[in-house]
Amino acid sequence: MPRNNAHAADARHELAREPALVGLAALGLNDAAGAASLADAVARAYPVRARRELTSEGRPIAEPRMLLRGWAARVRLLPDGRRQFMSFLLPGDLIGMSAQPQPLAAATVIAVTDVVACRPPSIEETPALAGAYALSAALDEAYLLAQITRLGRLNAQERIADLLLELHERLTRNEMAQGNAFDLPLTQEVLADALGLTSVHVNRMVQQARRDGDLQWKGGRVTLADPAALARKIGRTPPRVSGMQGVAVAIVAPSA
Amino acid sequence: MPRNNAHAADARHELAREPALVGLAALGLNDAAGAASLADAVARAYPVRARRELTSEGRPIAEPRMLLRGWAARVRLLPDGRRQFMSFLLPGDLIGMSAQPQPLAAATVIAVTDVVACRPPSIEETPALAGAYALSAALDEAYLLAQITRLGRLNAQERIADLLLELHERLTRNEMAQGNAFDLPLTQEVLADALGLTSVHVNRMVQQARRDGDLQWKGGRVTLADPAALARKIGRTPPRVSGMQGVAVAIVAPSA
DNA sequence: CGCGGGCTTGACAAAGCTCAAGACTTGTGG
DNA sequence: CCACAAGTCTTGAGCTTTGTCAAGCCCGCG
Repeated sequence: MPRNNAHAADARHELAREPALVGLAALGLNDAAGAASLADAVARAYPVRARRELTSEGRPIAEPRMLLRGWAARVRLLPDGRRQFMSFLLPGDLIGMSAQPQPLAAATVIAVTDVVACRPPSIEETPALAGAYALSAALDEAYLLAQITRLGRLNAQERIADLLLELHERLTRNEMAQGNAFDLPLTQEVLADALGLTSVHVNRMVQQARRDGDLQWKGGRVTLADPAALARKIGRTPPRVSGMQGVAVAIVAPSA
Repeated sequence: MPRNNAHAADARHELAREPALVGLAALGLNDAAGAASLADAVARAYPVRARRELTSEGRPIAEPRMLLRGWAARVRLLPDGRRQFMSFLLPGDLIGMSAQPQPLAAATVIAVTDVVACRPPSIEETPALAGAYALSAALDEAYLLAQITRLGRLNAQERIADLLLELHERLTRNEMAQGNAFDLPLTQEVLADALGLTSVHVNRMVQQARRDGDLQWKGGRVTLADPAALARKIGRTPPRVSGMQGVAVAIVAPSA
């Protein structure tokens, strides 16, 4: 956990270790000043327990946050109890960064696992981060569009594969994946509520994917047999969001 | 069509007539300077034919746009021909406004009807607009989240009602609705591709909604029998996006 | 008047849901 | 170290919603 008092001199060092900062670096952050103030923000991190809400739908957003460890999710609850996850938030993701003066949360943000978050440097304080923030916002939106396509036009098997590929891609960017494997701290029930399915059907389709040799999933750990082949099989193309050269967004892991 | 050369003196006048500007005004724009430069932008409007692409997915965004007349949509095509509409764009909506230096379009934007668009004043030129732009972006995102919930957790009937209510709400904000009625320039096929359904099923469900007395739909014109009651029936709550007092976002029309 | 796009309808098939029960894990307290 | 409880995962049977295919109709436009 980042609790040590970080100085500018440590900044690069921190950058290299903290998954959140690895992720931001992959978005094109390579500025020492930005790194220093990020390291500073990281030093002021605080924990949040699983199942706690970070923001609640319709209420004012207290302050922006950056997720450092653990998984969170944006979720909406319908009056009759149905639940829809809009997106998952991984280390490095920004929460509630809005240009508006008094933004209201458009969805509840809940900690899926125990989580560590911090208050990110504001753009005013650290203009060097503006680019990374803009890119992060654009990527966020691209993933929302991907979620819409998933729910609207993919069948159950495709939805599962597509989401797992997306998560693998994002975790790889943060160096939180180990080759084709990664930790997936979600129940099938949560996955179902993200994919617009029932947990029973998710279960059946996951088993079929296992039988087809597309993946292994046991004890919270997923291994994709061949991400590139799976992506081809379901016609997935990862989101591209910036035309700037040298910005490594949406890296596809080489097939095994 | 806005072709007359607008001066600052005309600004308020223009504001009162152009649906796009009415919509922006409802987002809290009440600054004379902003209005003048908007009127200026409007004076440089240009038409785009139905079915033409305004931006194409994955390509660089040429320039930001503001829609003034007609309908457009953000759409994604899958390799096998499946199609998903992410959102509909109405007069006053901004297209491709990104803080990024070289943004790529995350989805194709296509003109659904003949359309008139213009280049909106940049924030740098006209800081008075920053607030309205931020609010507009927030509202955009809220509608994306609504679309996700619709596709993930509503059944066919609820999806149709929910989308029609959303459109009615947005058109009302632009004063483009006449009470509970509004023009809907969409085929059932397009609606189906927005709702993640087939056109056959949309057709059946629309007919059922007619039988239930929830709506009329004939010749491109929809009348909702009682929007408030329909919203209650499907448990819909319109998005709220700002805590600023006096910002009239997401007005619900009074029930008939 | 005929053409074409969009709407409507029917019969049937498939995907996904519901309900219900049992098996397996994991963490906890004794 | 064991036994239990709670939460997850798995499986089956039957059902509902939505999709597919195919044909006919309607209406506006050239």
